[in-house]
Amino acid sequence: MLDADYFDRDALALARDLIGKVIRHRVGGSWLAARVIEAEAYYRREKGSHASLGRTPSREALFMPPGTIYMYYSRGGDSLNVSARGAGNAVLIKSGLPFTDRRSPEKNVRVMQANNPLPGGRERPRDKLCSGQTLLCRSLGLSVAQWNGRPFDPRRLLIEDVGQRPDRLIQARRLGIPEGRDEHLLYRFVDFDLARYATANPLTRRAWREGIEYRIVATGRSARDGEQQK
DNA sequence: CCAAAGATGCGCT
DNA sequence: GCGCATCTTTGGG
Repeated sequence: MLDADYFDRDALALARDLIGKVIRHRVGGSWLAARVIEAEAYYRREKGSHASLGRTPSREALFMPPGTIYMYYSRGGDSLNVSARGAGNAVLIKSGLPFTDRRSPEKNVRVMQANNPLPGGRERPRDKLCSGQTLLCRSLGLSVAQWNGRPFDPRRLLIEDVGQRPDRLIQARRLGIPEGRDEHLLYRFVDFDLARYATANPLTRRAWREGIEYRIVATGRSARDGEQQK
């Protein structure tokens, strides 16, 4: 499991590095799991972040040590974040894909489907179970009440490196940031090959121009993150 | 009160 | 597959 030292790094670098990692949550003896395919960085110093709105009890987790879970409720669902280096900085987990292995067998996906049915009560398609920040939390059974302000716990909730690495990433604007709130910052990362399962794919949005609203970055040696136009 | 780091269904192409 | 209206429910001004 990734420990507090792992999370003690710059939020943008952390958001990028989390793509491909696996979140596991144990619910009644079953480890529900999802591979992260999309994440966003938020800094206290910019206006898109919750931390920039001020330090309140419900946002306290953002100011706690790196690796602290920050969950909040908005628009009908809970969202999962992890604090990063620097008080008020964090990464939002935006979407994932159900992940299976020996520890999280296929039958656990059916638990996730039971957790997160379509509004009509029918089964949600497997690949859409975690295609959104609140959908991911619902499928994995993660709630504000249970996890906000707490650290990861190897017995119940953890993030793990299973050796999966994206070949390429889309680095794009964050979603849902109103105009004037630093919406131009390219603080969102999506696994290029799995982008069709993410929240919204800039490659399918014709109004999004490469080099402005998004860019393609190779992982590995040439993957210079971070600084882009202000 | 109401905006908020969303999700969905519907009508159109 | 897209854009847009409409539903969501709570924390905080």
